Amino acid sequence: MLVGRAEFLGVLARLTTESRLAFDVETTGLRPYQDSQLFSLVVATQSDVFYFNFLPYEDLDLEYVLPREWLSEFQVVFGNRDAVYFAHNAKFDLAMLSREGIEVLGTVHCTEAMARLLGNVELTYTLDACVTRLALATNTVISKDHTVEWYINKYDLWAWEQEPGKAARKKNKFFAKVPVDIMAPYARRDGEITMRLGEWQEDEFLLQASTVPPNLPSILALADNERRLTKTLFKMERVGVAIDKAYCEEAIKYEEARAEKATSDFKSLTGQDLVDSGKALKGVFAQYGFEVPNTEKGNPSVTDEFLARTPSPVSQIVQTYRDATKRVNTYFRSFVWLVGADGAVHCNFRQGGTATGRVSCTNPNIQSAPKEDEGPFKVRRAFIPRPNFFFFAPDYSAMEYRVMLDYAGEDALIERIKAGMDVHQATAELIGTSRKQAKSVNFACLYGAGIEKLADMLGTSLKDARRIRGEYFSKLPRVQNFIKQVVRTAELRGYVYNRMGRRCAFPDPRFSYKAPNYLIQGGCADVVKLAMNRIDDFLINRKSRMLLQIHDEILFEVHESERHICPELIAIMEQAYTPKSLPMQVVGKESGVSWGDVADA
DNA sequence: GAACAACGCACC
DNA sequence: AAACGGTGCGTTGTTC
Repeated sequence: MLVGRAEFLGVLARLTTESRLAFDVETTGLRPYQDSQLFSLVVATQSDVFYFNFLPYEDLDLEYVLPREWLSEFQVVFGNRDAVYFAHNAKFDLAMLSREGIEVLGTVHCTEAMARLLGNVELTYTLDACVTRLALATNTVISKDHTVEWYINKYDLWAWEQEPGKAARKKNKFFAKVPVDIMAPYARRDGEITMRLGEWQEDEFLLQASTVPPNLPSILALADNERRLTKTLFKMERVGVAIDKAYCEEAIKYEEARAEKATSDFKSLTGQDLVDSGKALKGVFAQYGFEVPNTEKGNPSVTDEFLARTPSPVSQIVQTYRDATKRVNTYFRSFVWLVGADGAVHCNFRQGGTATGRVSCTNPNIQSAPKEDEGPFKVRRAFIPRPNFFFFAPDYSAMEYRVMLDYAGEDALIERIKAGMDVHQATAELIGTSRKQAKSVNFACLYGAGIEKLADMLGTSLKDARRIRGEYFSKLPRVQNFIKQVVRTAELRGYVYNRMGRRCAFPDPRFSYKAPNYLIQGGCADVVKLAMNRIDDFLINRKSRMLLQIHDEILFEVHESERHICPELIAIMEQAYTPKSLPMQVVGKESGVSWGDVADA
């Protein structure tokens, strides 16, 4: 059941001979860059599962409490460059191992990320859900063990965690308090099913590859890229981005004061407490003679759009309150809360986070950090380069529009853009509208908007929207054709492939209108992922490093002595895309002060 | 009291 | 059958 001290080295020697291993760590918490610590490790082979315990349980024979110093011995197990290592949400395990000085040198196969690549239509990609689907698909009996969750609930081995200044609490589960005779079989099962899941996924990729039409890129290259990306993202997360804590504290004070002033202004004006909900605000606006519209589900809806056009004395107050509380709760206070002992935040870039192939970001979600915000405390100024480094932030110009035109092969427009013209300006001149209107129609195409939404975006009547869209499609017939063909293929076949070979499934024909967007958004995501892997290679033995990815932008910390690599980074990003005729254009910005200060170099 | 739904809003 | 794609996160209100 548990690996004892006597057999420890023998088991490790056995593990080093394996070409495929699954692993999983059990930890005191879920914050690898703050206080969480590994207390056990499961390693599974095709035939065996080994549980290594480092926690001194009261009634456990010391033979089965391995000394923590022995953790370093695991480097030989994870040091095989030819082996494949399966783990579910692997970046978490990599981070916990890294804390102990263990580096996985072989191929990391994150079964969560790879599950997303194999199929994008599931609601959840937890280990539990993935294994349940495996059982169904292969008609075998295999499932996750839920005993530990059950035990934690039964014996209340958890506590609420209240983040200062916030309304909501979070549950902290104490896995280290679960008895070892409950923990070990549970963890062993996780190791076993991760192994089965990983091997099954490898088979599934081969199967999918055999069904790909010969003129399209194989899914296998994309799968390799995703596997590689797990390590690229992990290294990026581990570096983290430094936070100016004192600045955040100042910002919190400032925004709290703004929110408080809004609250008291509201009270003195209306005589009521400010409760920011549609239900509560409906009555207040009624007092001033304004009717609040309803949402689709029939509930009162007080949006910023409503507040901006409603000349009541409380409109501005609610806007200020919302802006201030959002900035302080979602951003500044989160940054301070999540900052590690190294003074940096280490985001979690979820590799299997989206249906299209993009990565998403949590804890904190820097991909939603305000960009054009006003006032004395800009959010992105909280992110600062470390001493002797400066920020370099290259981004792809109008990436999705360019890819859409390249996909469609809209040559007349492509020639103008190649000559240096702005994408939306070129569109505007072609269809005879303002740049702003052209941009809206481009947007609408990209997202599959209907005519009503387009009219909304353009601020015109349905009739005018129809006319403008008609003009757009008559001047850009290949874009229209591209959209039609992709939707049609998705409807008839149930799936489409993007240019990198990613398969996007649309089992419900009602949603086939999304297919062109998936190809473009997901295709762009795959380009950026490829670029990131190439950059990760390029940066080996250099001091500069990647810090963040914001879909079409990458934030680097470049060492002062390596300023010359900036053009090379841009070149790698541009060349990650193989155009039919319109190449990508990457523009670099930089700052030695903060992310909020990056500007054209 | 806890879980969940709904809403609003930050980004690409 | 329905027509704005993809996220994460905060609060409020409802439900069990």
